[in-house]
Amino acid sequence: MNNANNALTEAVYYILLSLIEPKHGYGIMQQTASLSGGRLRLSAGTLYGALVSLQEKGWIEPLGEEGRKKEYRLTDNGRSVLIAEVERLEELVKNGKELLNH
Amino acid sequence: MNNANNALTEAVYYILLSLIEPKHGYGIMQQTASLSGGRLRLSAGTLYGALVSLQEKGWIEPLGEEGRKKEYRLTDNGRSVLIAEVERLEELVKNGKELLNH
DNA sequence: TCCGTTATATCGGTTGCCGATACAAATGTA
DNA sequence: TACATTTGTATCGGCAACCGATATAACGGA
Repeated sequence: MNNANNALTEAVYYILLSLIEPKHGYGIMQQTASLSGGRLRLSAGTLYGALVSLQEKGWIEPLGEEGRKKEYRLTDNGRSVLIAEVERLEELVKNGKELLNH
Repeated sequence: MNNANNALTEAVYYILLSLIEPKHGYGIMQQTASLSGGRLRLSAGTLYGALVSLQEKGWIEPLGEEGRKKEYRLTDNGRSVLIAEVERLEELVKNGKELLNH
């Protein structure tokens, strides 16, 4: 337990964003690369490890399997976390712009 | 070396922002708590560990000591990193807002 | 005098990302 | 048909970073 560090990692942030629309693991990789303009490419280790831990936290849930594909989607809980994260990021941007333009 | 993960941690981000104006370690703690509305309180372990690694990266530099206080300031290199980070954060916010409001 | 704040520093534990590796089905191409 | 690439999921070891706890000590106010 720490003081208040609710910060999501960039990987987790994009995984959660991707799962607003149900999607399977490989689809998350593709959407993340696309959303970030090719900048962020999730490694398999990051992605599949995160899918396990995010289920344990109750932020995403499995939807079933279609052939080889395992689909997941964001839970209501996960959506709340995402909304809070966007607010945190907006705080960072606001502070950054203020201090950089002295 | 990884694909393109230039993401700063929240702690490092606020430390760099604080050092736009020269400041000593404890002053960074105070400004960070203030800027984040009390949300983020850097632990001593995080702060002093980061001050060492940020010097090694050349993003901050020591200015000298005033009694017990050791002052640091952002380098030009550190400033560039900060500017890039604000741009990255803006991308995250933009994507988050777009996808959350489907 | 005593206590809270200021101030710097180290240590061990935990978490999380990464690259590498593995395996295999599906698709595209020569 | 044969081969290469893409799609798809999964595990492992290593490394970096944050955290809380702990240590030490000067300073200021009640």
